[in-house]
Amino acid sequence: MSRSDLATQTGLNRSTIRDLIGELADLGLVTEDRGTNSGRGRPSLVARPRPEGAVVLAVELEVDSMTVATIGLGGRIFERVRIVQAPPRTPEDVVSDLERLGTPMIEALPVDHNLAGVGVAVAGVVRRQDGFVHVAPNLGWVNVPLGGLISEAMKIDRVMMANEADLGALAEYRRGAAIGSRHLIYLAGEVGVGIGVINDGKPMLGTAGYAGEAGHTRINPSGRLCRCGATGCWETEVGEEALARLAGISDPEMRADLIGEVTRRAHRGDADIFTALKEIGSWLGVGIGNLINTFNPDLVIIGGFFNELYPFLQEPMKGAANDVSLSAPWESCTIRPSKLGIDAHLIGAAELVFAELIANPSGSGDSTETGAAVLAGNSVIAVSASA
Amino acid sequence: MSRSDLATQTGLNRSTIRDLIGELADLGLVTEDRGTNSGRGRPSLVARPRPEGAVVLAVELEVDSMTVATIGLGGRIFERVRIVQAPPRTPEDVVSDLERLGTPMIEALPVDHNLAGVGVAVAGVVRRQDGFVHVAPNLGWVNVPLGGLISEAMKIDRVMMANEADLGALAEYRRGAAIGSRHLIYLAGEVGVGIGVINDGKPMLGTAGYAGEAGHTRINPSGRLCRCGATGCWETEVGEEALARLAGISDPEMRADLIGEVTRRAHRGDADIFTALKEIGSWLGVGIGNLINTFNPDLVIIGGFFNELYPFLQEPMKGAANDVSLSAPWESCTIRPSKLGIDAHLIGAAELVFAELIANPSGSGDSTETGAAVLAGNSVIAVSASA
DNA sequence: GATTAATTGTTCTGGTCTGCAACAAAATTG
DNA sequence: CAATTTTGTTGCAGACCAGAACAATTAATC
Repeated sequence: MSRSDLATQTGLNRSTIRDLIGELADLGLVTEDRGTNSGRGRPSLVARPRPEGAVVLAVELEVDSMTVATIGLGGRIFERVRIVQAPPRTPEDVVSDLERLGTPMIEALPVDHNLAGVGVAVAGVVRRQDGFVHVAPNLGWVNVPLGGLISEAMKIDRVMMANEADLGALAEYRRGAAIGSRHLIYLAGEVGVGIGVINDGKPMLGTAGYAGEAGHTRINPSGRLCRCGATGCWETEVGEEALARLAGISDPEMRADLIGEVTRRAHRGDADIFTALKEIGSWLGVGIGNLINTFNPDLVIIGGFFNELYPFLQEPMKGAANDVSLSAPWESCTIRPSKLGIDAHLIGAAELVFAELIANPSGSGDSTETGAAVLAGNSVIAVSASA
Repeated sequence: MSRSDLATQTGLNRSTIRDLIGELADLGLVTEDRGTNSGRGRPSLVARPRPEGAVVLAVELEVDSMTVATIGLGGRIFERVRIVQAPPRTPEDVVSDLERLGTPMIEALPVDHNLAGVGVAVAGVVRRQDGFVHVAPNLGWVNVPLGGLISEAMKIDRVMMANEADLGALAEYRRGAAIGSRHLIYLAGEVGVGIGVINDGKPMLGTAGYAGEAGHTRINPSGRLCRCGATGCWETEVGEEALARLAGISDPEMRADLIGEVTRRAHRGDADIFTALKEIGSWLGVGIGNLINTFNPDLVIIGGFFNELYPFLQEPMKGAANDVSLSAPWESCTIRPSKLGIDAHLIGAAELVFAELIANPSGSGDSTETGAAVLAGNSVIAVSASA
């Protein structure tokens, strides 16, 4: 939460801040009230994001499930629904499911809400602005204009999309465990493993958006064959399949709830599970140590199923990461579990749309509005929302 | 070389460009002449950097040698001298050597020159602005205020310093094989191995400047003990020591000119050398493939001694990199040898000072001058100099 | 309780940066 | 030589933002 003066610590002048906040207030994106104030002097106004001011229909697409939520500015989740569907699913399946789930959720929003758009998190390589899916290996999709399909079906103009790891990083950076950090790595682990990197406060996407495919760095030349065709990839050592194999869980029913089953066994004190988790954690740490050496982040956020198993993975992971990384980068880095947990990717998808909205608040390209972009760039919105 | 209109392709207006170029011309940093012009219409003025307008005393500090050069704006090398000194060398040794070599070089410059400062390339972790050396493992230095010592001894205010790999990246980006690229990795290999990364046109330094220590990523868990204390680091597989070991070169004299000796043997067709180089190249490729997956660069520049041996390393390196990297990032990436070769780090050291100079052309913090900063940010200087 | 000090919102002014449009200059084309 | 094309030059206007002065509102002090 930020009184307008603390907002001045963006380096901008009080008078400038006033204009910008006023502009955003006119658009219904923020509200100002007198906060509970202590200390002398005229009490400052506190600007808070108005969740109804901008709502995003956020979608997370996973191999065998889809999660849909309505998320308001500031990270407020109005409603969330998850459905499980057996793969393979076509783009048409996804669009019709989204229409079926999303429409009533939008109708259930407060009457004075303002729908900002749709944000989608996908494990794959996508074009952000319009949601063109280049490759989504887990879904078996190639070159699918999913954004266009959604936009057409739901009659919503702004449909944006990004890689789930990048969105996890964005979400934790704006609303989660990484607020205040400027150089962070978010580790997303489900079936595959990927990272989202924020470098100097900005997402690192690479030349074509493929950056962060760290799951396929070769970490163990004498390792197993990866589904990517290479040998010894990080994700073959630490991904869900490695966990299932090491834990000896092959029964399809148990496999369907792998993390739950592993957690239960671990809580029972199953020795084999601890061995398996130690192995996973240790390889996890090697990869993280490599990343710490390479990126020198101040923060590594552990997301995905690694987050759910964090208490069991923590020790071997940190041990191995410490072994691998040089002392200087290691000492300037903290490893911390995700704060947003399973909502991270959804919240990131919403933030993606919010960022676009705030960069261009009133329709298209009024240069009058660039002040608000500055404001967003300096993350006053995020700051003011962090309370 | 850029006529002012082509400079407009920085997105700025002709009138704006005019002002900025004029400002830089007043400062003596650029000259304008009518270039040889074809095509109809009024002939455009061509802005070229004026080398004498800003000269940097560039220094490269290596384990057993020091190179000093005077480099003018635009990358012109006026003079270059390299001396070989047996380690260990103290900061005082370095400063007195620099004074001895640098002073006559500065005196030999054109009378109308303008000395912009000193730029130093070091294998280690340093603070850029003032050249404080946190750690320089190869020199055995810890917490040495080298910048201050140089500044004091030579009576030069602006002394800047950076990691040699970061400077190699900067140099190739501005004046070498990476002009036009926005996401590149420069691989520096001597005794140690490090990378310099430019992400979206800006250097990636990490939270404390340690980013790029890729030489100490664990790439082979069953590998050898590294001098960093860990096992299986990339640089134990591909660094100079690995080369000497694999090539069976232990004789101290031959070892002193390792690269020359290896090159001679390779040209003789020595089969053992080819085996060694294939091994090095292959491990080199694994590491590069990992980096391509992680960063999705559009360019990887091979520098250091890998550049000198590039013809022999190229094939196994590219083969392994292709094996390791996913098809999408691999296909959007080119691997190319350094263009600046042994001058890369020196030119980078000069560019470091130029960048500071252009960001703040006339002394300290006249906001009137921020236009020139924009110009530099858009690398018009670099563009205009690329001819 | 009145005064003083401190802090912040508000308003106005002015400066800087930069794009736009109109015009002038200098080349090529026919 | 006229028409066309391209580019340099100039003046103007608008956006952005800082600074100063003032008003508002609270806490501290006597």
